[in-house]
Amino acid sequence: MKLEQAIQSTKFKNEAHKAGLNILYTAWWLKTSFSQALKEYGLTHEQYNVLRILKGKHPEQMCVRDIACRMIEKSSNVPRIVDRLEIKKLVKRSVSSFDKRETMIQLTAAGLLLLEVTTKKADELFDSQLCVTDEEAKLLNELLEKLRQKEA
Amino acid sequence: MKLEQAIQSTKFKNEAHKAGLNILYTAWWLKTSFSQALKEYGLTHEQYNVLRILKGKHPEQMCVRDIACRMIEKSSNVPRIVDRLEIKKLVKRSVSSFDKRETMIQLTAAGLLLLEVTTKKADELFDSQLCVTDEEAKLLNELLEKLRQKEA
DNA sequence: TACTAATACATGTATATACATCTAAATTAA
DNA sequence: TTAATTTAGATGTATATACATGTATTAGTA
Repeated sequence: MKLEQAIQSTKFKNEAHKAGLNILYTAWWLKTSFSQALKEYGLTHEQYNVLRILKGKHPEQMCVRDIACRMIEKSSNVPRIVDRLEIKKLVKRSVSSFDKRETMIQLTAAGLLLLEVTTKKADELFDSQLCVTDEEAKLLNELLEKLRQKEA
Repeated sequence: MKLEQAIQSTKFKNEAHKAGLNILYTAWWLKTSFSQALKEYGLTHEQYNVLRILKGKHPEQMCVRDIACRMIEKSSNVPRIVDRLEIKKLVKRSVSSFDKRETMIQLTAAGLLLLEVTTKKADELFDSQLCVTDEEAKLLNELLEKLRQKEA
């Protein structure tokens, strides 16, 4: 669907402005389809993201700060997301022995299992929903990184 | 900044998968800089979006449903955003005379004035932050719309 | 006309975002 | 070694997201 239809708007200040809105709209669409797919497993996409990050170090633990700096949305409140995962017994918390200020998080067996199932679903979704060739995706990545070049 | 640095992750399933994450990250970055710029005016980017939509019809009124279908994030709870704008006297509500179920929303003079100031700021931000040429932006728009072609 | 269904939007709930504040622990400086 | 600063993360608040439910009004049907 064209952006014009999606947000019922036809005039944009310029192409770059339109691209900004197009990125925001595409991100919303992606997040929505993704959340939809995770719903039957009782996970939100942020919870899934945290589980994925933990998997990267599994069976080692990670502290909250290390998880936070790997999140897509940097302003995510990781302690609170971990609260919800802990209630569902998908992760466990423990105090770091190196630095008692740090809380170490680790996937449980249940968390690892759920992650494997949902990762399969998530990957299938991405493969089937994102209609771009490998070259197009590469180009898209380059354009997005160029667009962000003034990033603080 | 490369996506790899931004989310401290180097291996992606494929280029399309990476593009998905890149879009999500870029959208977060955009939203954040945008919200930052609006902050000194006490507006959130959703509130700004509603004001902009209302401007499109001003001085006519719009019903909640018409605003909702123009929102970038379709799951936005428009009545609640309008609540906050109404408290700040930036819009006013009235019951439609055609259909008493409909709530009509209209910009106030204060809302229109604030919108003019913030629009200038927002446009400057987009122009200065989005580092793409007109051709690149056009290409980006085409790629995003191709990527979304399986949209429901 | 009365009954049913659909529509518009308000409202409730759980989670998340964005950001400020608080507490404990570690680091640095006096 | 104490005092001041920084850091980690828990917690509080306002707003938003995502979705379910409630209420009034309109439209459609028997």
